[in-house]
Amino acid sequence: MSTTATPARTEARSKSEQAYEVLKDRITGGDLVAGYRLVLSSIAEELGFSVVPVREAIRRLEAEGLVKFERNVGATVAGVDATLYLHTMQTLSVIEGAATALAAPLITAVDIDNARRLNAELRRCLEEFEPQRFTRINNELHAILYGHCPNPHILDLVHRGWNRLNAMRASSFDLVPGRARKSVEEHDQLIALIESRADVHEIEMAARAHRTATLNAYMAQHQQPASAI
Amino acid sequence: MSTTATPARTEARSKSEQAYEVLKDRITGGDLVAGYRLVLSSIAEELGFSVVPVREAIRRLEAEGLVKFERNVGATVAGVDATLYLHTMQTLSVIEGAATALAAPLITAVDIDNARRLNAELRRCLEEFEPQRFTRINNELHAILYGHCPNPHILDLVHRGWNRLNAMRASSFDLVPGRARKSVEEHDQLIALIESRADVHEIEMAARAHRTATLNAYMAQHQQPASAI
DNA sequence: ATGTATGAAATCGTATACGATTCATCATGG
DNA sequence: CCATGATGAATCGTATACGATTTCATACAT
Repeated sequence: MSTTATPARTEARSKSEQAYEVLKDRITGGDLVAGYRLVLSSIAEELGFSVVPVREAIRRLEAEGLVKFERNVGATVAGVDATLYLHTMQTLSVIEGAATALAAPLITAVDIDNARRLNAELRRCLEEFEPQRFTRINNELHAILYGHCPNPHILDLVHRGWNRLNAMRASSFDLVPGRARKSVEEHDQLIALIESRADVHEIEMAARAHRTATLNAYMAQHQQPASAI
Repeated sequence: MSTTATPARTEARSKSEQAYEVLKDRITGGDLVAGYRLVLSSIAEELGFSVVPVREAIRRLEAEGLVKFERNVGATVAGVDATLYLHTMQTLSVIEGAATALAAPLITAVDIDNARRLNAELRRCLEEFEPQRFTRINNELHAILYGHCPNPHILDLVHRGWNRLNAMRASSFDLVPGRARKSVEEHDQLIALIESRADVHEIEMAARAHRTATLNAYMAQHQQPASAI
């Protein structure tokens, strides 16, 4: 109710947050190409806000690395070169590995079930070639695996990492040929590992390797050396 | 030149940044106790700025977790309970471990020398009981060890972690009795490991364990179970 | 023709002003 | 005596206005 109606009523979310959401969606949605220049006044006018909340929104996006901000010059959508992609993936491999390991002992049978179901969905997406859907389901699957991580900081970092990654995927870092199928197999192994209450360290390394493998596949395709960790 | 003179000349740093620095220093310096209420108008008046840059500074501090911000209510210096300390240490153990491992292959003989020198300093601080100085030198030592990490994201996260940690130390999470001495010994081992170009994974685990050990010492003293990773 | 200086336009940075929200206080009725 | 509602102060949220800085185009000198 009253999602956009009754302007008199407070919108619950401040305009800063609204602006933040809108811009974030546009960037992660791929509507704004990398390097696109974000002009405060233009955005403010378009949204019907003043520049102040827009400014704050942009600073938040800067803190998350989605836009690059230069003093007295302006903000541009963060360009994603191969290096940035590498760094983001590498960071996420570490963080998500830790998160998954910390979450593993707290996972429930229901979670395992759901994870398996989603992985089956992924297989279907493969066969019917639905990359968009694949990405979405993939997100959900991993969210289940690391979701119980009891450390909110780490959880937050994982979310930020995924955000950035999604923003990049949109700008065409999408797929490496055979990777998706292999990825699904690794999911099976990872799930089995978690279900069997394996050593947390082993789980951490498996989760990390899962992401590193995607990274390596990408790097291999673009013929660059990948520093191992 | 003209660091504070010539008001016509631009101060190089914007007022937002200045406000950010001042507040951050006060919090990490322990001048502002946890729970202290940060009122925009008061701070603005004190610094001679308007509220707008102060507001932005506080939002930045919020993003780093140093202050808690509640809409239409205000900001307070983030309270540090044992749980928060645990989570921060745990996060940092993961991140700093990875950073140190990634930096290890790029370290130079000079770095190793400096690290050893600083560790000797730490020993001296121990004997003459200078906890303040110990903390500072300890920061420097670790900064050398992870400094060459080629992944700027990870490096950034390490810095944020140290910041938060310093802020907490100030509010008396300082010392666990025998821990400092053991810590110095672990530094020796870690440095030796890095010097010998050991396996990066081994280095990562050593660096992580080094921090986890401090955490465990703290938890043991405060009789709480520490979930292992 | 090219490099440099000058000016104007675009954009950000901050101050001030006012509206909106929250919270505490106090009066009033049960 | 306690619960409840109204009133006011304190504070945040945002709009508007203006100054500061950067950038780009243009004209001039070499």
